[in-house]
Amino acid sequence: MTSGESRPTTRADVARRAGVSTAVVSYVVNDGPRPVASQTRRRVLEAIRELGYHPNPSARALKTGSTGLIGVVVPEILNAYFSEFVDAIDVAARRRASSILLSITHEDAGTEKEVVASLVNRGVDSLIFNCRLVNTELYQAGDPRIPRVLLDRSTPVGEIPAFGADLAMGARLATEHLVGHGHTRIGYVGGPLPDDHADFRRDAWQTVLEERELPLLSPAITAWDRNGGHQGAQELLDRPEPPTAIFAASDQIAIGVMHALHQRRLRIPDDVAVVSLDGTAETAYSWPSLTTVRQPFEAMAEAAIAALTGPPEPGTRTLFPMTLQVRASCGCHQDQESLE
Amino acid sequence: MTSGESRPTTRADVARRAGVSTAVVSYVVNDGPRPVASQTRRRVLEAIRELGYHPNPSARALKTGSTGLIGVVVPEILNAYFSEFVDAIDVAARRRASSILLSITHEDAGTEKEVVASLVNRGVDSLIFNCRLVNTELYQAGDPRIPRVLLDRSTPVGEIPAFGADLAMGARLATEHLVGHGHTRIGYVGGPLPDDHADFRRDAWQTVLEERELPLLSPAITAWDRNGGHQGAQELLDRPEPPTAIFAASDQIAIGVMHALHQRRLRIPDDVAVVSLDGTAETAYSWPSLTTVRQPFEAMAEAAIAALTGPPEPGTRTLFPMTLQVRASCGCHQDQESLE
DNA sequence: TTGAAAGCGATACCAT
DNA sequence: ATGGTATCGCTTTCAA
Repeated sequence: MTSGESRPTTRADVARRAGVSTAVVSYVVNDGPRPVASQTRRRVLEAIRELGYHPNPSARALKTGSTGLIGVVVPEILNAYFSEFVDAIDVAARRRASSILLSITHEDAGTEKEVVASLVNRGVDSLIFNCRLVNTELYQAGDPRIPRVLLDRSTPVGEIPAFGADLAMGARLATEHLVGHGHTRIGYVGGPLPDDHADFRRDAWQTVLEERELPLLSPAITAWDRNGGHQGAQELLDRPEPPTAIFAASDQIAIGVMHALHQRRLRIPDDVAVVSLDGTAETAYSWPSLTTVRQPFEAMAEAAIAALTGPPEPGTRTLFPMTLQVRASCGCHQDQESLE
Repeated sequence: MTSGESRPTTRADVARRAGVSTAVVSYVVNDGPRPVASQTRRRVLEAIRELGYHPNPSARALKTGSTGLIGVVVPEILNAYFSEFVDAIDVAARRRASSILLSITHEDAGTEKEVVASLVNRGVDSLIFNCRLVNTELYQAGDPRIPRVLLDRSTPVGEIPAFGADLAMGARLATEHLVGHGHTRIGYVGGPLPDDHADFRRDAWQTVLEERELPLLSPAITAWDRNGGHQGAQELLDRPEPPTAIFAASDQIAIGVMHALHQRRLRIPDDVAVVSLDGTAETAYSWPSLTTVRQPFEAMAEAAIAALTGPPEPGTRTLFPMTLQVRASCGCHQDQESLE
């Protein structure tokens, strides 16, 4: 109001206006570290309001050495699975007065390198890798003092602690649930994993079948998306002895699987039952609504962020239990009015 | 390697190591504004590498007066509709070497206030409001010099330019497509809008029915989510003369509508056809795949960001054309193998 | 082509 | 309780 449109207001303007020193302005703004007479404080506050003063965040960050920024790297955001994590991270971050600097790699090596570098160059206080990096050196990018964690991973990369869902447990829950429904031919549709990574989902599915002495159908490995699920189901159904139940390794895959089933006029769950892993929101409104094993997104994000601020725990692995969410696609009940 | 673990490396360390002044280091790092002898440059570059030097972004931002941060405010990220925008914004921002500071309001007044303030206090260069703020004063938060735009809005708020899809056009395309299929009883399911906002979607739907002299069914206004669509469809179907086609005002609503239809064992599109608005990715794999009118997310985000960096155009409104994406739910064809 | 040095805006110690 | 001031790391003008 009072000031012109030229130069941003600084604390010096405020100090002059309130007739105090810049130090006092700082004490008022930050509520310390020295006390200020309530009368003086009032004057300063008023000057701040009148001048429309906003502390310069860069100057503050330079002085304090902390930006309050958390870099978050995800492969994609159009996949509801990662949206769930981002949402949970956002909540946990806000609770700590931090903001999230979001980066999407699009699973492209070039983009990946670019965004990680940019995060570091923007001075993030910490990093959350909610992704699998193609160039593994990038996990260590920037100042080694920047704390970092892996989210949605069960194996640490070097010193970087990992926070992941207990996928083996989840896959077991899903498969056993299908067994409980009396199925004997239970297929698996999932995406590929790097050679050096154990596939907990597939292994657990296989283990359950072996324990129950059920036929071990060769798994359909396609891609980690809806289309992958679609392809995978086709492959399974084209076999001489198709499965009567399918365990889909992710919700997106399950959506694709069900689409393929519908196209062939197969009834779900009567002809083929489906259970998936992840527990994203969209599964409640698929047709039929999907029985899925849910990851505790909130708890995982919270723990990851807590680890970032707490004392470092190099190379740690934290596994989170998964919970079966029973709906209609497994055959437990008809799709009812009440969802969720 | 050489240095201890104590203090971050600064340009002074690099200068000392390379036997040059700090100015030269700066010239090398920024490729200007003064030329540097290639030999000297090499020495500096080497010192940088050896010391593992990273310029302090806060200091740089303080000096240059720009953080390279774009604040993005969305109501929620679990809704694929907003993920589409965030994804498009991310691409456009990276093209300009900017990073996005993501904030989610959860449509809560308190959170909304908190996140907008935090964005401003973090020194964003510009703001994208991809949301409707409860507290409209917040649109003006912070330094008035921070450029800002409205994305997904067709009406400017004060000086803030708006970039939105031509919803009237979209709704018209959808409704007329249903009319083209021979439907005469076409219902509408949508969410509520603030009293002072025109509902372009509903108005256009109504206009088309009037033009064709078709019966005007009372619209079902519920909530802007899957459950809202579910409820809305129930309401429509419970009437003495239910519609044979439904225009859903958003993809999420359409998903809910179709779920309700399935529950009543109504065939889509044979018994009731459905067309929706938005064109998010999940519609391709719903059952049946959804015919929808798509917003050009990429173009909208690109234009919004361009407006942020270009000369200000106060109070401008930019409307983007929508395109019909024909799939199976309207009755055009059976759900085929090939999905978009 | 290179160096010295004056800020950018805020913090907080050391005086008073 | 308050004021003066060195400092954070970098950019860039001005001089050499």
